[in-house]
Amino acid sequence: MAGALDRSFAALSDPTRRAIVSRLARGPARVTDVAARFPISLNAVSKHLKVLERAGLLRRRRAGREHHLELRAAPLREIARWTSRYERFWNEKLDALGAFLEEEN
Amino acid sequence: MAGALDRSFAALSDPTRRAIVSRLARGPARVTDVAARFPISLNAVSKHLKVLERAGLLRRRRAGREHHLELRAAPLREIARWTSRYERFWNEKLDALGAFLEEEN
DNA sequence: GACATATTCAACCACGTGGTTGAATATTGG
DNA sequence: CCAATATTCAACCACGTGGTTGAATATGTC
Repeated sequence: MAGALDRSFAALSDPTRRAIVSRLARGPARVTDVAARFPISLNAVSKHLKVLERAGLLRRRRAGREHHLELRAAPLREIARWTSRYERFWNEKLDALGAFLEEEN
Repeated sequence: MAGALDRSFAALSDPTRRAIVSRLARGPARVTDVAARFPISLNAVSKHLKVLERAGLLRRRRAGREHHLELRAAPLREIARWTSRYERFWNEKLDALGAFLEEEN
């Protein structure tokens, strides 16, 4: 249960991979389509896709020689859920003292 | 603007660091206090704290020989905001079969 | 069969990380 | 002053990453 979060957070820590997620949110694409947007090699993009795939953030459907990629958002939901546990801490209402006093979990 | 998200996501990709965040949500602590919960060396914890600090996830107040650490949740808010851009993908848009199968795991 | 296209595999490099151990630096307290 | 405590710094190791280039593997097209 920890490993999945590990991989999701790590996958999203790279701006290229977040841009790939953003691209796939607009609809499925092939590897080459995704790669066209970035100034790095196709191979580098292929590696990024593998990282995203291992984190469960995209699914790959092979159709002949093309790989069709689509976003899988479930890991994002888990990240949102983990993060939301600390929502009350970012309502700006806490500096050190407030946080200490309001604590209860 | 990208770098901050990079560092936040990367910092949270390690289970020990997420546990440290969880610990600090209960109130400020010293380095030794934090380290006591983990089976790794104090030095390893010190490194984790440095990563969290660089990501802006904690603030350090030196009080004599002790460093008092407190959670800073603002980066979590930015992660939540980024992630929420894809909320619709984990509610409706997922293809029926795959979504159903992956929902409950 | 021959050629072009789509994608991965393999090897390499530089760098950061997550861990260790051992030493250094501050600060506190007798 | 001396000893203990709190923390970091330094060097090392193994490993993954983010990039490259070059070759291999499939598949589509003529």
